[in-house]
Amino acid sequence: MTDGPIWKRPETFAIGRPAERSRAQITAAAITLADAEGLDAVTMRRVASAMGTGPASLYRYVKTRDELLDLMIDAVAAEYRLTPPTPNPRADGPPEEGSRAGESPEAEAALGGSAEGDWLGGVVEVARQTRDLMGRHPWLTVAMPLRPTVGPHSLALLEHVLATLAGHPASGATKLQAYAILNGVIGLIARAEHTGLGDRQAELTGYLRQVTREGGHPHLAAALADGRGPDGFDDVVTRIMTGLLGPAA
Amino acid sequence: MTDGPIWKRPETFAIGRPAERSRAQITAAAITLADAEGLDAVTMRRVASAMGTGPASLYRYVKTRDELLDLMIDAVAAEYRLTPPTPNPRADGPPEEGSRAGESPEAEAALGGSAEGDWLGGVVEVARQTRDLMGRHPWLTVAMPLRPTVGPHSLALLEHVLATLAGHPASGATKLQAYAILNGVIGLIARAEHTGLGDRQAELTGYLRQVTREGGHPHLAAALADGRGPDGFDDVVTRIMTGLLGPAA
DNA sequence: CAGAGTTTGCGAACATCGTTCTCGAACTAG
DNA sequence: CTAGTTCGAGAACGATGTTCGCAAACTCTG
Repeated sequence: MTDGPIWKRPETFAIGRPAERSRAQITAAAITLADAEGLDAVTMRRVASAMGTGPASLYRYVKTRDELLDLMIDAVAAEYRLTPPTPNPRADGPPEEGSRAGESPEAEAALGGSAEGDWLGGVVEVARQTRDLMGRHPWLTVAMPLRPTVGPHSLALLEHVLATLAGHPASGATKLQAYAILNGVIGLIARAEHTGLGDRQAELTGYLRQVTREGGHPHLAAALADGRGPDGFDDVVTRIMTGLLGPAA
Repeated sequence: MTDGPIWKRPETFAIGRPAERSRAQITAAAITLADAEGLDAVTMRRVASAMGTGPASLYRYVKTRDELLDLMIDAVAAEYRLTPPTPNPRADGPPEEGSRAGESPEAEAALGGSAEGDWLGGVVEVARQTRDLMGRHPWLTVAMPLRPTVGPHSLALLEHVLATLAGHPASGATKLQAYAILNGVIGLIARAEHTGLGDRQAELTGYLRQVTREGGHPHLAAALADGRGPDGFDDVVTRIMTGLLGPAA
């Protein structure tokens, strides 16, 4: 029935008619389409015709359109440039797989100091790359939030982040949670940056302006009239992560 | 051409044939459908047939399906129970609309103290209600992230939150940003809670288990083997908000 | 070389979807 | 009553994701 996720499904077979295309080719075509015309343009028919075939052919490589989106997300995740995290006095190398990790460190993980391996700096660097990636592939902000990303490149990235956080005393679940939240927030910020002055943005701000003029929302009016801008990207990332992984509030 | 957002479009006309249905009825039918069978079940045809008519009739009340989703989101936003925020030594009532708001307070907004109006407590209360709302209407976690919510009930909620934050020295843009991020994070957490043991969750964790057994992801394996659970909802909300609106890091 | 077994290619078709067209019906204003 | 306007809704259009079925291409076995 269900032969599991696409990641543990063999792409080629030793016998039978050899495939004329590959997952990578289809994925690349879909990414090109999405980069140029948005995620809605990634139609089975359009991807197929971009490769010179009919829609049905794609289903030999992918079981569903959602799987194609998974492939796309993981393919662009290969663009990360991950430098090994700064080694760390204790808890540096991979912990022995069987034993409980991080038994003792308590006073570890102060704010954003320079000691304890500088996990914050490593996370901020990854966050910047994520934002840049979403700038190159705006459809990511639409495709990612509804989909758990567990492809090989995504897992390599996750492993890198966890390595960066290796010296941190928080629980594994907390770290995974913090990373998921961080990615969600970056998606929010990136999408907000991209929709600047879109066709729908203008009439929306105009409507908001009208609402505030009618009264009844004084605090909203004051917030919109405030000349001071929002916090910068690095600030937001830093505050999110120190909030989530900093000392108990 | 474009007659603006649905919120400033008259629902009824003084002349012409009177409408047999109302936006509220259609919205209610759509919400019932979404609560029972998910957002994908909210089809123009199914909503229409739930009201005993054809699909074309809905377009007298709504210009597009997305507008119907906007109506749905704002309709359930009416379920919030907003108690007026605790008054506050200074910066209590609505600021005079023309003047710059919050000129002087500097040392305000410490961590989660009891003074300065307890903005954190108010925000946590709203966050709890949002989570409960998403529990009652799981489709919200899918419908909200890709859609700016500016209906009347959503704006009332936003006004309430900004009133709660009235005494806080941060800029209006920062407060709006923090609220948007908070909602996004709540959506993430709620969706994670809902997808517990879905049809797709089992095979995904199984796949992850296999990956960790293969080696190559020692930190991920350690994180998954960590018996300690993630932070609770109130903790996450508190940490997010104190991180975003607390003193500079 | 011949057949069996297996996989791929893909035209055709199906079920749905959102949306538009169109025109008769129902109502108000003058 | 007439003119003007809005509503109802059947029919249809175009597009979508996906499935079916069969011919073609290949490996393996003998």
